[in-house]
Amino acid sequence: MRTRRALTNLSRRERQIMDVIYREGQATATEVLSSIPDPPGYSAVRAMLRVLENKGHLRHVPDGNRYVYRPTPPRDRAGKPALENVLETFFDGSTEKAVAALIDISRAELSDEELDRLSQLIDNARAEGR
Amino acid sequence: MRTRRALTNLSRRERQIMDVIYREGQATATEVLSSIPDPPGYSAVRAMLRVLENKGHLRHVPDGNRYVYRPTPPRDRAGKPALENVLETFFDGSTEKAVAALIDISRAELSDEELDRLSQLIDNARAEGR
DNA sequence: TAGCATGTGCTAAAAAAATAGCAGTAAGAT
DNA sequence: ATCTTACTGCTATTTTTTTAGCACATGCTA
Repeated sequence: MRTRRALTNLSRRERQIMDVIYREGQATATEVLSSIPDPPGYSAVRAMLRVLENKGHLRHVPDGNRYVYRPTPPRDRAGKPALENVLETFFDGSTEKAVAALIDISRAELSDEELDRLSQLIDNARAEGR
Repeated sequence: MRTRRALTNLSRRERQIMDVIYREGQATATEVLSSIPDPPGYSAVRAMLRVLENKGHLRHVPDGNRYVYRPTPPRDRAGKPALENVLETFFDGSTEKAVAALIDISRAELSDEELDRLSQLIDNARAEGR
């Protein structure tokens, strides 16, 4: 059956909802509602959660009397393709450009420790590369 | 009067089209058509290009007898928010996690020179940080 | 000139997405 | 027991998206 390019195939609201759920890890209908910019009604959100579940993007677990939704493809599996897409679309597929932008985005908050760890990552890649 | 969260507010097709145009830098209707997965008809594409232009996301320039479309917010201005969104949504806002994923994605293609430049980027950030 | 290929603008229609609102269930408070 | 609150399931309707197709323009070729 389905599941083509999961990410690129979602409608606007569906994408917004998936984003919220990935961001939070999990969420109830009410939580989703309150995290959506320019939000629709409550039942609209519920309806779409159901749709997303039917399409296989979400699953829910009852928690007390409400449902808690989680993404079906776990965060790390979904994150890489998303990142890859941005990389290709906006950065020519250049890791260097993308890393530069990342550093630029978070420059202010980067501690020395974090910078050290970043250097470490690169050194590791170098080591493995040969 | 408009332009709220440009990126998050596009419909599915609109987003696909914007992606293509950012990826290529510019494109004609025909080019867009041929780069869209699971593509619609030609006139559908043209119609949407017109819509996107009305919304202010694109502009066109005549080239011979056809139109070449370019994004209104230039690539670098659009790329950062897109990256930021992925960062928040899938990587907890952690630069480190995101960089790790980036390296992982392109590990195979990373030359020694590129790795050097990456190290350089980080050293620069360190230098500026103090 | 006539015919064809390749464009565009526009409008009407089909299809998909988004939403509202009713009906029902469960639990706690009165 | 009844009321209230906080949910869910579902269907019908509205709105937006997506699409096809006609009409017109331009340039090239026979």
